[in-house]
Amino acid sequence: MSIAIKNSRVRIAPSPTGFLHIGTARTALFNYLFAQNYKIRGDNASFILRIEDTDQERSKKEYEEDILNGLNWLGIEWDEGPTLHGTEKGNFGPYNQSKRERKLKSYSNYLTQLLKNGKAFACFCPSSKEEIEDKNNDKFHILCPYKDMAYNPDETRQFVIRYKNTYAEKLEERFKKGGDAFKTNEDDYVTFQDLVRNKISSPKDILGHFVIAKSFDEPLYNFAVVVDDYEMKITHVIRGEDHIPNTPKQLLLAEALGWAQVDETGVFQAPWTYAHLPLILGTDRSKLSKRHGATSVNEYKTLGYLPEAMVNFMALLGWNPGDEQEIFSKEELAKEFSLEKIQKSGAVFDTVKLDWMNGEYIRRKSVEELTALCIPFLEKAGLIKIQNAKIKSQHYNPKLKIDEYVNRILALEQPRLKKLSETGERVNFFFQEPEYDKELLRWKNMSDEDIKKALQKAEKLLSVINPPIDKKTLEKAFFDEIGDSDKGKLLWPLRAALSGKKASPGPFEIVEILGIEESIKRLEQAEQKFG
RNA sequence: GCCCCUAUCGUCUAGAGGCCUAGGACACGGGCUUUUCAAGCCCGGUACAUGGGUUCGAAUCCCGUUAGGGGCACCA
Repeated sequence: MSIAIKNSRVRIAPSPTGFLHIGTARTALFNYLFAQNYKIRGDNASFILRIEDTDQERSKKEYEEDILNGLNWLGIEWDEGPTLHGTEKGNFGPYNQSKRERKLKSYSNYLTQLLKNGKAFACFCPSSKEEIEDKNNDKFHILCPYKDMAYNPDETRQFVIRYKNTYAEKLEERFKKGGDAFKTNEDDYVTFQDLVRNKISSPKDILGHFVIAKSFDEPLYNFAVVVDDYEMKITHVIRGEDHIPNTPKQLLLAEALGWAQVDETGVFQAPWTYAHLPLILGTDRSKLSKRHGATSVNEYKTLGYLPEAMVNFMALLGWNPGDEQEIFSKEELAKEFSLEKIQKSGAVFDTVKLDWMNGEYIRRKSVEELTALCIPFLEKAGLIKIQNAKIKSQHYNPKLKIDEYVNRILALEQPRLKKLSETGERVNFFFQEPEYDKELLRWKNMSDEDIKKALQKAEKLLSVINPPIDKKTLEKAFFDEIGDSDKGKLLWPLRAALSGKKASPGPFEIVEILGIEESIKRLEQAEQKFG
């Protein structure tokens, strides 16, 4: 299938004022998948990472690094932007807004142009911080008395630069006559086409004379975005729907700069097309935030989620290919991706389903891969140590090398694991003597005497078993002894004595890994609990 | 308060006027397997917000209502 647009360029523009957020990662993923999909279909598409660090006070280098590392961990690769090594790639740099003004004078040049053309004005409103934070005070800005003052380069007083919204003046008139400064009844709308929601309209007047820069070299978000998207030749702006209210402002600025115009049907045409993604919601259906729990990609990594599961799960939040497949590789997602299949309403981030999906991915790993993934978590749990790339730990079975020992433990737990962080808790009894209350050994209503006898019987059976020590041999020996009676009477105390847990893999699998000697030792220790 | 967006099982969703007495997945309940916990297999319950149109026919199209969400910074 061929496509009309060539050299499609999309971008993700996070601000480094916090760790990589799940919402940002999902937006990045959709942009990435969009570009990958176009590449597959023959377009020379690019996915750009741009760092919006115009707010020098809140932006931090460590956050920028976290964003880069997080995207890298997820496997969301960008074609242009800052790199992990502190350099840049791509021909449209710099990719940090802070550097763009310094090197290119991007923003001050266009600011001057707007001022000259009378599309913007320097505003000397003596607003205090309190006044600015008071929403009602904004009518003061709509009615800014300084809007007709010419900009004077010698002016030393502080000023900000505002977009001159001629429609706002209609509001002024109404306000002067005693109306509400925010009540609009004009039918001048800015209307744009959205690839997800079709047409979106919003009145022009209520926007007022909004601020576009704090000074010539301190551009503000709405202005900086428009300039950057234009200079970077962005063709599709794919972002969260929380940006819908910003879009009219950006379109008005693009129009003032001569980059956008209204077509004969009244729709704004910019060099790029918009697609606003539904939001990711918390369980109470409000925008996902800290109070809902983990929101940064890094936290999910620490909890032991696999990047493949995260990508698969995030992709299905607000998008779906229309069939009944649930598990998708990154490549399959890229192949199937299309903006038309994006949902319009928000999607709750349901960690229960994420856990299931993560388990699916864990089960698909080879034992070697799983071991490699789990080692850091075993180390963190204090069960093993890594020295010179070799595993060191307490190890109970002299017949197995340590690597084999660990591999077999993880192979045993593989179907049970949902998160890698659970590994330590699940397998600790393979690395240290279990601690438990003697009541754990009781199956149904067995007496102390019954339990002791069961433990002794198990011990006896183990001590006379002939190699090979494997599940099959053990099963035969025990089942021959048990016959038709209740298996739990012998097997529950055995399993509990070996694992010290009320839930664990079966006793034969444990013996197989733990070895006969250690198993017998644990049975003896269990017997001692009964004197 | 004002502007904007949205509306199918608890959750993610399929559904582009008849194939829908609404399909799948997670979760939940039950069963098989089973010494426990998983995994696996089988079965089950639960949804088109509401009122009006349009149409021979509406989950699907239009309007209102209601509900939810987002946004209203010299943050992004």
